[in-house]
Amino acid sequence: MKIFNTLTRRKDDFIPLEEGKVKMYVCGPTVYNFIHIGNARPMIVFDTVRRYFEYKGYDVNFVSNFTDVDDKIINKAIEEGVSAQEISQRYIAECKKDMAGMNVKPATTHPLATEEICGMIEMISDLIEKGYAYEKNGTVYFRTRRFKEYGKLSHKNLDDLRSGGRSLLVTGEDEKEDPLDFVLWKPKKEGEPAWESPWSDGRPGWHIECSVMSRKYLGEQIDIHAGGEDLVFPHHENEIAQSEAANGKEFAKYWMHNAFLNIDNHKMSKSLGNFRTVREISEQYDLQILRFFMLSAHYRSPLNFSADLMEASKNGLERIVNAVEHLKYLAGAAKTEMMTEEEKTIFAKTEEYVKAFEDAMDDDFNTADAIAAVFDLVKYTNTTAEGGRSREYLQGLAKLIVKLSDVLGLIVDRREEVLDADIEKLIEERQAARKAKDFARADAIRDELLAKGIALKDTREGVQWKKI
RNA sequence: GGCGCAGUAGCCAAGUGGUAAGGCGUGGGUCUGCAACACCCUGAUUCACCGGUUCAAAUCCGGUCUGCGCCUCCA
Repeated sequence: MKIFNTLTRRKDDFIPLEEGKVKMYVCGPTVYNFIHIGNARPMIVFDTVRRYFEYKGYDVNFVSNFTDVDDKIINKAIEEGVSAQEISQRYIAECKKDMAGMNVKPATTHPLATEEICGMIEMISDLIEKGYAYEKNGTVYFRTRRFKEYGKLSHKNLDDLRSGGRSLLVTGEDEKEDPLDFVLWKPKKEGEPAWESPWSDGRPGWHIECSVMSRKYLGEQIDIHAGGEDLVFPHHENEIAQSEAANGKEFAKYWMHNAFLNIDNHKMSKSLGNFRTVREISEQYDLQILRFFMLSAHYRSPLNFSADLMEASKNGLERIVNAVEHLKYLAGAAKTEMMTEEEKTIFAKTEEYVKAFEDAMDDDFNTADAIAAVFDLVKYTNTTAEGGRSREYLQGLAKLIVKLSDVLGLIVDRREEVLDADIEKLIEERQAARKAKDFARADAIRDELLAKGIALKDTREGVQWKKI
């Protein structure tokens, strides 16, 4: 299994710290509003990474935080005249709804920054003691120059940053020893939420949160740390500095970063007015389609969002769902139970598709190729499954498609639903009309059912229906 | 200015030295009373452009053009 590691800029073989286990941390959203579709990309991508590790038999400890104290949250709270906590709790709840809709599994632990303040104060104190941090007027800064490897993740060197980043120098308060030093603890301003600390009543800097929560729930060393590519610098670079300075050992072995989701080739931004929330999308599309769309490109490639592509994704996903439904329908009507020798031979060929799927996923989670393998399997089943096959054969194929799709978090096994008796009756009535060649009546019933959300398909083996 | 990414059919998208996967869409056909589903056929003599290396390049090297990202809160 190979993973592209931002640290080495190569695809590295995955070797877990502990046999059979994966410890991974994914930087979660700041909860000041509904999540947007850009937030959804890392959620979907890294949930898929997790699912694949689980498919391979690993025990995955997956930690993802919610940043619930931050300027944006405070501003929103002031705007609405409510507490910051009320804002963060509201949007954590909404975020969890969106995640469920996208079939993103809840993390093993979802820590909240505000519940980990003690640990942060502890780590900051430790950094001060070790000479990696200093306090000025109630603010604590990390002494960047002291951490020799600063820049190793983003492949920058301090001198480039100083000479190139003019704005960095401008924003550096006078009290910093070096413009690149960053805040670990800042004193509160009037009306802001605050916690007591040895330096001032205040709150932690953003970067320290992840270092502390990662250590608490996963340990000093973890396998994978992930997030959006914009977090490489400074967030992840700073996390490395804090954690490695405090713990004296390598923080994370593999650093994974997803590329951005754009709209019309532009980054989503408030000023362009092209923000789209997951909630808005869910009003128009099943979020499974959003998930399929996100996985149709490699996670390290920029992806462009558009309505056309959502339509194409909808049709593509439908193809897989149709195949499974048809298999289940045929299996229900199968006349024989066990696979024949011939069927066993045909079935054995599906191993090729499973292998193609795994090869794709083993190669830095190439979901686009993995989906292609699923489509190849679908094509294979569509051409080999027919009435007269054994139940075992048909169910075997259905299970296989469902299993591979599930690794991608795609639900293609629509739950069995029972029809109302009057609808059943209408279907029977239509069949009778068709037999009597009263097609006008048959079509009228079909339209009537369609209006009720039931679509019919006349197949050689009988009538199939589905809710739309 | 520094660091980095991308340019493959109408659209999306794999493919990093051996002769262009897959999906959507289009058009035609089979099946079907019709529709839907499915199946078959339909597509790049060619991978932004120009040079070079090689028996062999979409893939490696150099250059050009175009688009994008990070360096500042941001997934």
